Amino acid sequence: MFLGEFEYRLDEKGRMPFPPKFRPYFKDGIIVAPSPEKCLSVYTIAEWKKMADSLASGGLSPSKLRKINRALFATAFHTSLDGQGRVSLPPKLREYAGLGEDIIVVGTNNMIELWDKAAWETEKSADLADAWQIIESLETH
Amino acid sequence: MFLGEFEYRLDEKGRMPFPPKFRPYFKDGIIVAPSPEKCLSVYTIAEWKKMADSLASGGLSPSKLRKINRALFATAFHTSLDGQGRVSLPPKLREYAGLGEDIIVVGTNNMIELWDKAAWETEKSADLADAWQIIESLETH
DNA sequence: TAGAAAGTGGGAAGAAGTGGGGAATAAGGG
DNA sequence: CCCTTATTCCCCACTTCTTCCCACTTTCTA
Repeated sequence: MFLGEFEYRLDEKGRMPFPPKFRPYFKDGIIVAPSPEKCLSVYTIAEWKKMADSLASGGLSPSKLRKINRALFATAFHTSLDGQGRVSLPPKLREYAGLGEDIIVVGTNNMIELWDKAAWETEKSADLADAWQIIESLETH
Repeated sequence: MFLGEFEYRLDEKGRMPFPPKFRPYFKDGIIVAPSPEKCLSVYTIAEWKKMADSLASGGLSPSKLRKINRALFATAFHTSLDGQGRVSLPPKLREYAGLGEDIIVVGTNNMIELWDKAAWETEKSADLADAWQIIESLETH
């Protein structure tokens, strides 16, 4: 279970330190994929496979499955942490999420998200407001 | 499990580098076949056989099976990577997929696809939008 | 305060992309 | 049937880029 919020900087080679607490879970690899919210999602191998399996057995038509596979697997990237516990992010993914020099690493339960710092600040306050509203509405039942 | 998106260029002899990460899986050959989506599908020998078997035992009528076999096996192409890890694509297959100088190699889980760069850009954005919508609907169940 | 752990940066070795040349094979015409 | 021409395949070489490794500095903790 990943939680917390960490701030790091990309060096000029596109490398970023990874939170030490999270590193043991990525011993056998790390999968980085774009998220609908203009940030990057980071999965452990196990979590990724779980998601892929649930899609493959979702009863979708072959053409839809091909589309999903393309969208999901093509844009994802499989790599590993280096000896210093850093991950190097491919340019395409960095562009997609608009990552500048300052990165926020966010634990979101079963996965991790990478945000550009500025984008995260606005997203976070919006999400907090929404979240409390949703929780509020749940409690009134 | 193939994932990632790689850009290469065809040289004037019709050869294209193959992503280093994928090469070990094609030690004993590589099968290139046209895909329904105006791109080329690349299979490992093992995956190709698996697909052929699942078709043969799919409960299809003999005449339909013959048609499918003709379409699949006649148009497919069996070759291997050269000493530099490149694959050379026959003119007919290149024409079929409209491959120009810039090629995108796309990992789609159990196989690989080859796209003309321009065609891929449009296909990708369309697929991404669809995929997130479908995933969203699956998760709410 | 000292030691360990983590962030940061740079350099070097190796891998990968790119291009070209030569030999072998296949095809076509004399 | 042979010779010429074109094409393909394999090997070699060069250059660029990535990745791995090492070292330094800072911060946190005991």
